Amino acid sequence: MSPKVSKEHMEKRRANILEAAKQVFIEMGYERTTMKHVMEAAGVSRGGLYQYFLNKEDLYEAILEEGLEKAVDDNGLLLEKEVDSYWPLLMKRMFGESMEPDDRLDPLAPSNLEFFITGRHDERRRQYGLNRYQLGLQVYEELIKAGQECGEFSKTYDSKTMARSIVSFIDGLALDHAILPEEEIQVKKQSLLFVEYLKMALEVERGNRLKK
Amino acid sequence: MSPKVSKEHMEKRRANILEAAKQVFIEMGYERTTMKHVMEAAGVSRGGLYQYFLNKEDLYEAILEEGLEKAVDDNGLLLEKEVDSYWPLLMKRMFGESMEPDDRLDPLAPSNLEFFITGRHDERRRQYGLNRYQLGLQVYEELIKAGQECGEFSKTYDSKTMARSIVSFIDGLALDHAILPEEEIQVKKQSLLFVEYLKMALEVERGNRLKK
DNA sequence: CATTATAACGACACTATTGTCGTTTTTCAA
DNA sequence: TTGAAAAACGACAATAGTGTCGTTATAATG
Repeated sequence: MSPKVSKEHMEKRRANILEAAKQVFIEMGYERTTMKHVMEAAGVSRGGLYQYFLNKEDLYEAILEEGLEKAVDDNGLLLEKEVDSYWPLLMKRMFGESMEPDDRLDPLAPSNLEFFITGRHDERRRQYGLNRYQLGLQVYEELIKAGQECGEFSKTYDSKTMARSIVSFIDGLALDHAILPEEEIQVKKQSLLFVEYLKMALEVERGNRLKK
Repeated sequence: MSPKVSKEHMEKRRANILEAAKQVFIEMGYERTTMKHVMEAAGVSRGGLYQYFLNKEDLYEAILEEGLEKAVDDNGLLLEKEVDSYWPLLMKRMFGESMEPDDRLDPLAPSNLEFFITGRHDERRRQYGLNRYQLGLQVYEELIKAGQECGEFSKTYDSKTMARSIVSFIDGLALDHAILPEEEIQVKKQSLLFVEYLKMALEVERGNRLKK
């Protein structure tokens, strides 16, 4: 009648498999990873995997689902805040808490790449990637639109074009850095250059002056 | 003693298989394509494929090899030319013969993406992609360096950073357009914005004025 | 501590795909 | 036209990977 194995134990193990499987999928790609790989990484038996997931595809989908939920939370958090200046918020979205270009990249970028790759030959996975992508885009667009509304940013370029330019830039940087890692400093250099460009396109200096 | 099948016939058939296989690999990705797919696309029997290629990997490598040779030729062609102004040449490299942003992209970009994807989990294929990438980078770097030497471009940013920024931008645009195609016009808009950015970073207007 | 539901296990059957190989067909030179 | 060399073929064995299923081990409850 009553459960003989605690719910906590099940959830913990499921999460454990999910995390291990995620690493394997990232490492090897969907097609190449076998359930044997996942099994070894998670430290369970082959049969055990099927206790928690219907099959390989179901396991993969669970990973995507989890990632999407996290992305929604992250983005929601940023948009909630009420601010008087959008430039710092934009910088924060692009470069993280430090709010200025360093050798790290927007965490959304590698994930965009990942989903683009895995989704390239599979409609369902492509759809997940698209959702995430649009989610990221939306945050930038709203930030810029808000900045333009209050007069902080120039309206020379529409918010959609600016948002896509930013995401394009970040994704391109992540892609090229993945292809040719070389020195970390290169990422920072290119980012600094891009910030100059953003300031120009949004006329941030002028905008800030106007506000004062 | 003498060959009973003409060399031309063999070469033609080999090229035929190569072209068909290339399409299949692009369409399906390396892991998913089977020799059966290739066989059907090329219109030969399974056994026939092994007359020309040792195995699937060998077939794939032959396609890469061919692509690399073509890329070397294309880039070599551009660098050979003697010019008095590097800006038009830079535009030409970025946007093709039209020399100004339209909805088309540098043909190198999709190929960069392709090799990044296929090479992501395979060292040998990754190396091919890297070679191509560096080849593209080299052309931009030499163009900008030459332009800087003759005073047409500003030396504010080093040629390497500028070259990588350009390739980053193009690849990012290609990637994002691949993820979210939407209207073609968006590509043009973002490209125009990027050209403004390039003019700023290279101080092209000023440079041109100085030359006159 | 005993009971029992169920999680964990690993052998098994099934499927898909690869590369080989003996046979047939084609092609070209004499 | 004919003969031989080699290309084209497709059945075959080998391999790899999936998901199922009956059995065993384990953990919560009374």
